[in-house]
Amino acid sequence: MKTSATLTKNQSLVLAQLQKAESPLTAYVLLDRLRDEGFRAPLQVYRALEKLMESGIVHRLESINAFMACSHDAHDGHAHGVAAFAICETCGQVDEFADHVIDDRLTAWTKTKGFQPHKTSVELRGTCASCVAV
Amino acid sequence: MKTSATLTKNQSLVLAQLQKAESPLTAYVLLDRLRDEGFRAPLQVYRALEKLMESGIVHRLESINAFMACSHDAHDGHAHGVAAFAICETCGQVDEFADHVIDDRLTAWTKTKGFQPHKTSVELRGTCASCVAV
DNA sequence: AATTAAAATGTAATGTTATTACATTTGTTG
DNA sequence: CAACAAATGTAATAACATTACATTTTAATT
Repeated sequence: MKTSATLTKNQSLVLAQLQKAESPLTAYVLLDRLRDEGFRAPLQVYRALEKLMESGIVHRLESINAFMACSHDAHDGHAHGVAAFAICETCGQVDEFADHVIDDRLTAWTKTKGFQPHKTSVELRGTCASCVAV
Repeated sequence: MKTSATLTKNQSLVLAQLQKAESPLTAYVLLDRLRDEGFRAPLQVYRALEKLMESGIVHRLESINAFMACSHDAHDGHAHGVAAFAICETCGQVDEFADHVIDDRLTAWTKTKGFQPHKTSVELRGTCASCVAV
């Protein structure tokens, strides 16, 4: 995990948007929301996201092509294990959690198989408790 | 899990391509490979894939936007638990496996939280043993 | 302060993945 | 065979992401 350096202007702008959003945002929604800040092209968003993800400050949700700020405290350098995401398809909210047992099982599998993981994703799409109730 | 019905022509064609492929294929690669069979538009591929995925015969790899035939035996109706995929970014090969402990942990989490999962994905991207060796 | 190398940024164009809309055909059931 | 449901064909467009290239900013060094 790369230790967090100071963020550049574009990175800060993108992160701020993600942090104040209630749900993950797509790159193009981020672009729209940053027009007033001078953003003009997708690449400005994608480049910022890339750096933020390297630092572990931002997660990409593969199954919905969207991005969200890491919900864990910053003091640990975002150095938790594999993050799992429960994505509500109704309200869009995401619950980020870490399960060390899952982590251990995946690590055991990779060790056994000699597979060197580079990026791991665990994503549940479904309906959250609040939305089930409605 | 829906029990497998007879496949339509397009579904059979798409499945056949996936089964003889060594790696997952994107929808557009499938389209190209099925031109000779009369395929003309992406939708023909996407519609077939949708049905095949409903039956659990085909998996979608979220992290690489590609599709592969389920590597498990057909006799169980593809009714295993959550499938995990180890995707080699070098050679493209994918190892599909099921880990009931991971399954149990995810189920426990969803029960506790009242989250109703609809689709779950566990994907590892990295380098497989053969490619690490090279 | 000037030099310079690395990082970040701006912009346009293009590539890739997926869906909407609508017309037609095929298959199944009463 | 009538009527409905499922599957198919086709075109257009939407949504997501990258390549290429020019320019500016930043930070380190002299």
